[in-house]
Amino acid sequence: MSIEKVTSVDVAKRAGVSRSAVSRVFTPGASVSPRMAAKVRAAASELGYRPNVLARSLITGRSRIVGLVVAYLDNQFYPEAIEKLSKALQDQGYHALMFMAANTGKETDEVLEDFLDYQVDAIVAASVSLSNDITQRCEAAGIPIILFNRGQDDKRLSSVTSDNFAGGRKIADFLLAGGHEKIGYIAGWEGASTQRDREAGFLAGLAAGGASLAARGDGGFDLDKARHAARAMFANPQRPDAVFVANDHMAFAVMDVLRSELGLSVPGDVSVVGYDDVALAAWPSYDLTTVRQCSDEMAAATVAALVARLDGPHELAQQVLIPGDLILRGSARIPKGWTT
Amino acid sequence: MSIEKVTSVDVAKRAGVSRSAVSRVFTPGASVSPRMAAKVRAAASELGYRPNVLARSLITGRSRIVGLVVAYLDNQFYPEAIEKLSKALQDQGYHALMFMAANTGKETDEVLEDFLDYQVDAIVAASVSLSNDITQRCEAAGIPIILFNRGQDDKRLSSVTSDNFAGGRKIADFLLAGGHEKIGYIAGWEGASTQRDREAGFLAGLAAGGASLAARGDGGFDLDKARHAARAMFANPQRPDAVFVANDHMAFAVMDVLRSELGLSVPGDVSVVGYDDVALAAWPSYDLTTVRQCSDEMAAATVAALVARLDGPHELAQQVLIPGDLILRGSARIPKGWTT
DNA sequence: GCGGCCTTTGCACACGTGTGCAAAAATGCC
DNA sequence: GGCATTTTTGCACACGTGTGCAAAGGCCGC
Repeated sequence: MSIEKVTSVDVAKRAGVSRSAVSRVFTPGASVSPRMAAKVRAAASELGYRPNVLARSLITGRSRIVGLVVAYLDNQFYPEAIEKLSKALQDQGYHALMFMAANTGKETDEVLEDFLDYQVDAIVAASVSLSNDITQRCEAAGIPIILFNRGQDDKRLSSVTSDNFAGGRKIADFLLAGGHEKIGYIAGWEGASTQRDREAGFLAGLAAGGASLAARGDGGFDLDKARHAARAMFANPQRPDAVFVANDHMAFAVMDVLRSELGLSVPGDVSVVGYDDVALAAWPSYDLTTVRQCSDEMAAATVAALVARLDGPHELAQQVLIPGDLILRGSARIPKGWTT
Repeated sequence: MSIEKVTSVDVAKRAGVSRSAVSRVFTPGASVSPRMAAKVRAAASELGYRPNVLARSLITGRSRIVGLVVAYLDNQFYPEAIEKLSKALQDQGYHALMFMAANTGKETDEVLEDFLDYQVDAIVAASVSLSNDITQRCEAAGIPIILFNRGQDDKRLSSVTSDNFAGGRKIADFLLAGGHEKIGYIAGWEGASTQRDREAGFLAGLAAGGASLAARGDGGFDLDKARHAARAMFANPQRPDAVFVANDHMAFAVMDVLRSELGLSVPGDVSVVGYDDVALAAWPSYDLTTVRQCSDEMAAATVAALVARLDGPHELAQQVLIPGDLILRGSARIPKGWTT
């Protein structure tokens, strides 16, 4: 049980040089002669030395730790997203300190303060809204915040989202072209920009086609609420013949209600369209028509924005929109001659 | 853009005391008079002071950071698990530094070394196998490793799994009681203890009932391989009338192949049983009979084992088995009069 | 060989904190 | 009040590292 920490002092002794030399060898871009570097690296690997990142961060002021706040992990989109995000961060030499936002005892704000204690270089908030208080504290501490899959009115915050307005609009165009006459919408959580933008785009598209919404339910990005909304919307005989559900996660639940509880056929009786294109949407049991939200590109853009802010602190906050295609599958009637 | 770091020195000055006093106030169990504590806390909150965890860890030797390695994030069980794990860690004052193991450019070992650089107090490896080399390095550095949902022969490693042998056995008993005559098995990745134990228990149960395996396919915990295995197993007329798939994730893919591609009815033609009881298993589209792997209890046990190792370093490594019930649903014929 | 220049090296300080030790203060007892 | 005992406080060192500064070393041309 002998715990042996090998430090730069040990390496320096072994190599017969000063400790600063060791430090410089492990600092990219520092001035070291090739001979010295070789000597030090040899000694280091013999001893199994690796620099202590925490001690380094104390003096450089950069921890290379990024706080990652995430919620809705039951929605398949987010596991996918954090996987991409954490890989992209690793490629840039950062590591992700995780925090689950939803349903926890502690308040979100409180744990974000924990992040500050860990001296994170930046915070990525995936689909979670931040209080103005914490936003300002981060601003003051020089810690950039990047919103992932969520926008915010405050233009000082960077954000990366898909083009939700355009996506909603595409769906409206598609459903109208399919000849649907009574079109419903099951909304996500009203506090989310994704919900608002998707609905706004959808309504704009309907209006442009001379139509309007026949029914609206509130699903709150929650499975149970989505099921209730679906029952309320489709139980009566004048039910819609198409419905756009604000994300795939809820759309699956809605399809289950339609088919298993109400005995309706999809898309025979009702066309269903979702948003996200999670893996499950492509499986034959659901085969869901949906707008793709490309998690790769979103993750890449997020990390790029983050690195830009960190490398050039005077970089402005930016709002990035990633376009997404409508993916045609079997859950919604396809208009004749429809091309992407 | 004025970045203002407030340190214990500032608080000390403001409160008119020494810096050590400030430190003691924020160190639970230290000797401080109530009057001093009040004074310091007042000054601290006026200035918005919070201790720098990284600096603290430098001197205490504990970072309160736990490395969390995870793979198979497309299998719904793991998002669930890391959610529970990270919450349980937070409740104990730890935070999780994440690393995705699968499909990354860097080798797993290499990134585990990154973890060591961050001075993690412990490592939780969820369904990922570690090289002996890295295991020994961690052992030498006094960093306990806890395997989550994976066992290992090396009894110096702690592990938390469900009782996979018992679970496999339960499934065999259940299928035999249901009167199935040709029973197949689609295996997970052969390198995983979960795969081996589930199959061993399953085979033991069949043998105890005087039966044996009619067919075996290799799914490798991978969707595509599972689909191939299902096609191979069920394409010919003497197909099995029941199949145990080594986890839910693959079982869904198998059901899709059976129903959508081969036009078979579940459970009319084939009974399907999975393992894990992820959320999707309860949805009506799959309604999958399965053995529950209680992620709450597993996470709690993992964190408990971790804390035990850290608080009492001479604590032995322990192998924890969490029991799991068979959850009866519609994907498999239920024997008459069957009770849990 | 010598002076000028550029590169390399070591010294010493800094980062923000915890903690053993001894001095100081407070408390208890007669 | 005086002394013994306990509690509280401050000093100073330690943790492991990066980096400015000045000294030392190497190179080149005359």
